[in-house]
Amino acid sequence: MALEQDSGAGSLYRKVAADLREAITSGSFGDAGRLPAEGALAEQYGVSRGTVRQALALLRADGLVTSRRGTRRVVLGSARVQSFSELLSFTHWARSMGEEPGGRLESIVRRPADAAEREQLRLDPGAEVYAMLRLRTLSGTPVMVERTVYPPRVGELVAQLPPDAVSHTEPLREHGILFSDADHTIDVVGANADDARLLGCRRGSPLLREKRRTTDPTGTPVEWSQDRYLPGTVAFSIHNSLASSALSRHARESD
Amino acid sequence: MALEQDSGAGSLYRKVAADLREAITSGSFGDAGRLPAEGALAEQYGVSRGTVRQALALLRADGLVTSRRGTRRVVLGSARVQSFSELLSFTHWARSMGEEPGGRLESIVRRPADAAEREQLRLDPGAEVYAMLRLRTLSGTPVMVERTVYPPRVGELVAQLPPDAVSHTEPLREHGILFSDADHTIDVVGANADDARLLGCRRGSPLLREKRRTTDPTGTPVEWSQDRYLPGTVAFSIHNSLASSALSRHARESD
DNA sequence: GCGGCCAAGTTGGCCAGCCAACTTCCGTCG
DNA sequence: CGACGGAAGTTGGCTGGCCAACTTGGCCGC
Repeated sequence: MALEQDSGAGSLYRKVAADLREAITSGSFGDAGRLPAEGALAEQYGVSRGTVRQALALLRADGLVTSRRGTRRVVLGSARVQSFSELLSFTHWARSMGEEPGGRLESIVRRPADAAEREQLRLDPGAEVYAMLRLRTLSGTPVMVERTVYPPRVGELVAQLPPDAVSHTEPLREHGILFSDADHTIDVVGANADDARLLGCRRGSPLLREKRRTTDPTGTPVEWSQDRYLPGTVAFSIHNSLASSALSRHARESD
Repeated sequence: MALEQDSGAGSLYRKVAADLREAITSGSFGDAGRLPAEGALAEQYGVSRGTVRQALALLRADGLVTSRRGTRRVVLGSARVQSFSELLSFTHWARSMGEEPGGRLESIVRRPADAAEREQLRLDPGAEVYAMLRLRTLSGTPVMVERTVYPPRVGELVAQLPPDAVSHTEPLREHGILFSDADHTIDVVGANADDARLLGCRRGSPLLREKRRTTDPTGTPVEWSQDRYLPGTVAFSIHNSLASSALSRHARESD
């Protein structure tokens, strides 16, 4: 079995993981859902067993395979999204569903940060931030109101983007703003006047809210965002195990 | 530096991780939040660098430390809950907040499984299930309606529990029912008549819904549950990174 | 003083091997 | 025919080592 040269992201174990993920979702391993032994995989791929185990740990975290000492690993689910990038990027998520993402910038202003924003973004007193308000659409219909606060370093770049730019995370990545970690909080909140106007719902009607703080690899916050979704447009999905967890966002299924 | 003999869960790297987690949250490493080098930690604990790296991977997944090639690891946050057990067990979660969990069993019946239940629990046509309806309280006030469907093997055990049993997961664990993986879906739903009656809200008022399917280490489903929370009582919190993710549930903060 | 270059330090990644714990299966014995 | 026991297979865990990629800071030259 040969490795695709473009699969994975450089490191060997990621390539092996990507290849196994592909093999699993395409329905190989018809052997009652049993994976080959780690040693066998190592030989097939021409790598050490440790590398195979690194790859399998990724699949394990995504809930694709089980792992129990003494038995071969068992294939569980089959399809799970690339959780991290899809979770952060509305654009990426929408496209993976075959929907056409859109965005309408309502406003972006530079202003002094309030106490909560300073704490979230770890800014010094007196620091300023860029505050953005944006309506996001799927194939033309409004589904979400996004309120994002950026530290100046990032906000300056965002403010220079064209108002009709669909994706913000992609140009930011090209400017060296890397997203590495995110903390999310999900709850319900009533629509305020702005939400109601933009989303076309009544004031006070329930919205699914996701609050998110994202940091770069050094732990420096790069954005603090509050997204409010119309009910029925989105659901958040999490797989977690004794080992680790993976979060994803997907279209709400029909109950 | 010596390892606590009771910290961790058997394996060496878990002990190291537990010890480091303790050291981080207690505020050691005052050195501008810099962790010692992996090699130094390996020497301190008397283990190999690979074991230290396994331990640090756990902390990395929880968002406690960064990791960037070329630089020492940086301490990020300080406190994050033990996500898996707290997420699954209402009882465990409530107690960790200092609240007194309660449960009132409304009904538990054995009946034929419908198509959706058979698929979720991977049961054969004609199989039966145990369907449970339970109201859960925090310090006496109703906060959540729990609807759980068990396969017969598990349901028989649940049905024998006393109606006022606070925790179900703990006695199940003692009977050899192990929880290893869970898939969660979070969205908003309107209260139906039962929800409204039990929670004391109006019909149609929004509830935060968590659907959950839990499996044991072999991948066999052991429960399928639908929990509906009153708004404002709970929020779901997730940390995810390029490597992996950790989900937790917590009391909703004051906006 | 400033800029560039180089070396040391650090993490990412990979390998080969070893043993323990556990599961499964088969053959044997009662 | 069933129960028991042991061997083989498999994953969990740990070691020690090696090199590459990257960051940082200091030294040197200009």
